[in-house]
Amino acid sequence: MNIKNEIYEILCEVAKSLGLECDGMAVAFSSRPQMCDYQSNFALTLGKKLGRQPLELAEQIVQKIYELKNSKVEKIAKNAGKFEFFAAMPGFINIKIAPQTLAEFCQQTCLDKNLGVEQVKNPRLIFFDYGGANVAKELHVGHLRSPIVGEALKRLHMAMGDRVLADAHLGDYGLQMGLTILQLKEDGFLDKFFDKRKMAEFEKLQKTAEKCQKDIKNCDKSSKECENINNCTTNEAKCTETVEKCGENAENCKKAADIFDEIPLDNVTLDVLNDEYPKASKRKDVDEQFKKQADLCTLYIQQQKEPYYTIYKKIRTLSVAEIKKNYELLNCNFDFYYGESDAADYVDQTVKIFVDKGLARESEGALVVDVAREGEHVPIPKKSDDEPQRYKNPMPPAIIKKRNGGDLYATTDIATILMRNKDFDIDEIVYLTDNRQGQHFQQVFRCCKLAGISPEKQKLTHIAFGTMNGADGKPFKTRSGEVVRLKEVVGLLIDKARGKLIENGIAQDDDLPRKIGVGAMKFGDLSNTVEKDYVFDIDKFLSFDGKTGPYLQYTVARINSVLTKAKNEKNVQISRKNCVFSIQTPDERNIAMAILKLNSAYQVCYDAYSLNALCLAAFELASAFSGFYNNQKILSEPDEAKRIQLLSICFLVKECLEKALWTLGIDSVEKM
RNA sequence: GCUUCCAUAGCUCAGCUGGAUAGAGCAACGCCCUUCUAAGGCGGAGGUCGAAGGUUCAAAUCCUUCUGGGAGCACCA
Repeated sequence: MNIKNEIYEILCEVAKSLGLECDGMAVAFSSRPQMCDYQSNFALTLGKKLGRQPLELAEQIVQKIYELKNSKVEKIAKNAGKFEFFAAMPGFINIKIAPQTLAEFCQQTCLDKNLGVEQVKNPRLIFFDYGGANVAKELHVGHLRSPIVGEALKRLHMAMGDRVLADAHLGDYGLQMGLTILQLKEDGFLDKFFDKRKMAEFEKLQKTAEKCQKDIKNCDKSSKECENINNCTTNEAKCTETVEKCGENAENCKKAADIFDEIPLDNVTLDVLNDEYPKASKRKDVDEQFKKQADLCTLYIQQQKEPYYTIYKKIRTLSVAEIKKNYELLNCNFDFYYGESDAADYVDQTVKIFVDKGLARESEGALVVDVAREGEHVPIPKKSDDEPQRYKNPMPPAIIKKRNGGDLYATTDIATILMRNKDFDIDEIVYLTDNRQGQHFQQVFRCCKLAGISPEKQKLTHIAFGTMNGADGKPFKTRSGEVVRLKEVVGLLIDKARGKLIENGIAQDDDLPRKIGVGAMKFGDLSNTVEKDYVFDIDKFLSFDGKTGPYLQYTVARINSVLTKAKNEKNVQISRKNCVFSIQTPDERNIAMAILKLNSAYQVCYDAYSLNALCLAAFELASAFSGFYNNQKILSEPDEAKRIQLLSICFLVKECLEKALWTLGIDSVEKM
């Protein structure tokens, strides 16, 4: 049942019968809930156009509705009885929903497998990219937003019927890796790898390997010939021999890198990485020589030169395991833990596309793509005659190849899109990073569209969220040294939740404090508008009072408690199938309206790539329920039929809240 | 300098394509646990929506200018 549409149709039919257009007409939730449930501005906008008094027009429309109620106009005859219409100053048409209509709405919502959340008409495949987590350093509070917002957006799309894929898209390919490895090398952590004897041994094997590579190419050729049945029957013995030799050679080729692979990286722990990267990062700003070496080191990794490449892979493995663990704490799951490096195989191909299409040009030794569009280079009006003419700056060109031949962030991002489009038929790719990367993504998107790497119909979206700032108003940065680790924050939240549970005498399973603590943090984050910066306030996160995640979880827990007691003490078990609704009291109305608003919040959030409307609507439903719960004795209600109606409301609220919590990526809890 | 974002209650923030008396939460004050979980409920108090113009029946919302602040501006990611 789409109440808003039904109201709209009635008003529109009436308007037509009066010879008026429906353009620009809107039906919205009332800003005066005591007065009415919905409001329409139709008479206000139209009054202007027609040069008529809005209030008078509103009254005429309302009168007409009641006239047409018993007429043949089907849409009105069918639905008008569900609502009460009245005109109000300065020309609003106000609508109140009949109690019976609300009860029917609840009934239908309860029976619907999507709980009344409207599904998208044409489901799409959405690919989420959570750029940001960096392999060289541990996750800190600044890394929280992308998984929190991303997971919730992903689930929102799922709740609305889209298919989704998510890639953690780890930062594992750039300068930070070169810096880290160089620093580790200088500090003696990698002596075993750069041992002279090992290096000599490797070089020897490398030469053999090079020969092998050639052989393998020949082998491939032979193998293909072997596949031809005719050849094989005549030359079977020879073919088998060739294939065997090929296998042997392939083994030999691998062995060169094995020399390094066998060396354990046991002295390099996460703590070491946490020290080494910031150290190197600071140093590169003051030590030019060091920066040059780091660039070279980065290039070596990208060229898969040993032992850099093997060391890099080992660091990556170590780090990915840790990142995974952290994300799992936050209920964030990915279909892929790919990184920038996974697109490495597509980089050359990508660059070639730009070169072949004549889109790339050389500039100061680097390869760049002009992404500025026509009309972006316009003169700025002079304020005085002697002022030199200035121009608005168009978007600067994107660099896809460094002077030294290395790849950049843009290169791998474009190559990644190429890779994804080969693997999947994606309707939209959504990037989640902070807004400091806005220009980068605009450049990448334009590059992809120019080169046809992203099909025209494919939507590329950058969700540029605000940075999480410290008390000083500055973003949390690894470079600044002052880092609050993600793990520490989550730890504090868990401890706080555990304390509260003990205080309340609730027996807890191991995961309960985490669910509550993380729920508080997530709700705190998602209640903010996505694109704005917000202050990371540890006390705010730790607060479980008021408009918070735990408040919603608590509401669910209270309902669970009532439903369990109903089952045990009254032998009544409410399910979707045996719900019965009656919406009479103001508290009950508030709940029904809150569910109506919650369901429309899904669409609002879907359109806006934001979650705060859903947070707010879920909170308001919980709040409406708390009011009801406080005023209404449920289990002690003597009339059994009435009791079932009350329990049905409890059940529906619980279902709706759990769905909203799930969408936000927050766990519901049985007790707390 | 250019690009872009922001400014709403003491604090943290909502406010959708202009609409009726600008809303929450926190903090502070006053009530409500012999009755289903008080991490709760109810009640007041708190505002020249950064400033000034403009558009109109109507502006926190749209336009212009100004003030204050954040971020980004080619080989970092």
